[in-house]
Amino acid sequence: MVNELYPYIVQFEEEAKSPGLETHRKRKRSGNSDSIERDAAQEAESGAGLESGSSPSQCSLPPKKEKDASAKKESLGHWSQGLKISMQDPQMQVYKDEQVVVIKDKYPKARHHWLVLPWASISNLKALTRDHLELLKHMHSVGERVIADFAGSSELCFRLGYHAVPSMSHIHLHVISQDFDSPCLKNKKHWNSFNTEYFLESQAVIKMVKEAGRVTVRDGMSELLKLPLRCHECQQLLPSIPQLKDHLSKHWTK
DNA sequence: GTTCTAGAAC
DNA sequence: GTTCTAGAAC
Repeated sequence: MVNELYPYIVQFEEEAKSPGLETHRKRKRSGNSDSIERDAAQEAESGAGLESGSSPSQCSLPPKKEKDASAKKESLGHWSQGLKISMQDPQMQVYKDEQVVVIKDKYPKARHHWLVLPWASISNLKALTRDHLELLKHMHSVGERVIADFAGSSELCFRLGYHAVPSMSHIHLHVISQDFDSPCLKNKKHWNSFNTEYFLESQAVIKMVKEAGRVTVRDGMSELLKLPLRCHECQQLLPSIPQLKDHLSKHWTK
C-alpha cells in the first residue's frame, strides 16, 4: 500500500541503499550548494587552525573570526529558504492565482499535504496585520479548493493551519489529510507539530487577526513538540513512533 | 526542514 | 543484539 502511494519516495530510498550512489550522494553533499563565502570561511578557519597549531603560545584571535560569523548568515542557499525557491518552480505548483501559490510538501506527512503560500513576502505569523485579513481568508479558501479538486472523492478529513514556530521562512498554510500515513512522518516532532496546539487552526489565526489585529504565539511552544505521542482519533498513548504508526493504520477505512 | 549516528531503551 | 530516539551537522 505504501509502495503504491509513495513510489517516488520508495524509489529514492532504494537508490540511497546502493553503495555507489551513496558515495555519490556524500560527494555531492560535501562539494555542493553552500556559498562561495562559506567555502572561503572554511578555508580561513582551517588556516587559522594551522596557525594556532604551529604556534600554540600565540593567543590573540585574528580578525578573520568576525568575518566567519557574518559569512555564516543565511544565504539564499540555506535550507530554511527552500520554500521561496520551490514556490517559484512551475513544476511544483499545484495551483496559483494573483495572490497565492500552492505546492505539494516536499516531505508529506500524510497522503495529502499541500502548502499555500502568498506571493507577498510575509516572513511569519508575527508579521500579520489586519491588512492581511482578506489574504488569509483567500489562502484558506484556496486550501479548501485544492482539497475538493484533488481529494474530493476521498473520504479523508483535512486540517488547515500554521505551525506556531515554523522552521522554513515565508508564511505557509499547511493543508494536510488526517491519515498521517506517510514514510516521511518519522519522529515525535513531526507528530506533535500537527497534533498539539503547536498546530494553529487557520480559522483561529484569521479570528485572532480580525479581533486582535495580530497573532500572538505564547512562549514554550517548543515544549509541545516533546509531549508523549497520543493518537488524534482515540487519544490513546503510544510509546514509540513505530507503534503509533501501526496504531494509526487501525483508524483507516482502507 | 532533513540526514546521520551514538547510545539509550528495550 | 536490535530498535529507537534525540541532538549535532548540514
